Amino acid sequence: MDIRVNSLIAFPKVENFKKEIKNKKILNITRRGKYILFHLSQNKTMVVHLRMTGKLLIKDPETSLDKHTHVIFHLNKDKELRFNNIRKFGRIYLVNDNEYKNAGGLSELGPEPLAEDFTLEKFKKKFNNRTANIKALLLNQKFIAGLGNIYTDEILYRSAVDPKRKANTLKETEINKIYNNMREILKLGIKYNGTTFSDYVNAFGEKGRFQEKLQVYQKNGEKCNRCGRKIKKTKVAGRSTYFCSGCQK
DNA sequence: GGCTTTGTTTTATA
DNA sequence: GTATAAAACAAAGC
Repeated sequence: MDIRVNSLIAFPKVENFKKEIKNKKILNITRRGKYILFHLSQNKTMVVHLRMTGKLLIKDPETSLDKHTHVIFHLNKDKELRFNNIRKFGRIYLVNDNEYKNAGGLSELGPEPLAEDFTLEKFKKKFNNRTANIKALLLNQKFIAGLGNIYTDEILYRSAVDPKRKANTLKETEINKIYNNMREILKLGIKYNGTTFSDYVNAFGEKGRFQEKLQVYQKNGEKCNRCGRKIKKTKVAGRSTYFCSGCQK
């Protein structure tokens, strides 16, 4: 493999990473929250977090290198797996199977929102006495895994809930809506291959189309489809937040 | 060259 | 120890 930017290798040290991953076979690939897990032979797992602007691309070796390609894995069948990352925020870890302590926050993630056994009842229980605003909670990976800024804004818009609402003031009907919309919107996002504003593409270079379905994210100044008032942009939980003050209460 | 961007980690405080 | 909020950090693009 070629490591052109050392800072993307988070664990272990670059030289050990290179040694340990050599000649390993990719058995299968799974996901937990925003972490991608490459299950390798000899009880190793390579964990990848793309953070912002990270991409994993399958390329032919003769394809010219992008200036933001920072790590290259040489696969068999004459293919390369390239880690491309404009902002260099992504991280790659190589750990023993099921020993995720050295892989960032992976070992502390909350439940998977789309898991079959993650019922409405379980979701409701998590709200007990939580006083943080609902946007901060949904973004908190320890509370629930996998939601980022775009999807959180869309979930709260569809649920007609103000992002600044304290979690312990939400009515049961509102939590129901958040639960249903969370699952609905994540499924839609997957169906439409994600959201491409500027640079996101999948492993084969294809853009997503979910941006066509967004109701509030980056739509400040535009009319709300539900009540007609203008979508506003503000900051909640330290993140840019788009919402309709007319119908999100 | 300061501001924006998001996801995570760190720090401070209660 | 836990919950929360704010700040810090990553670095390129405009």
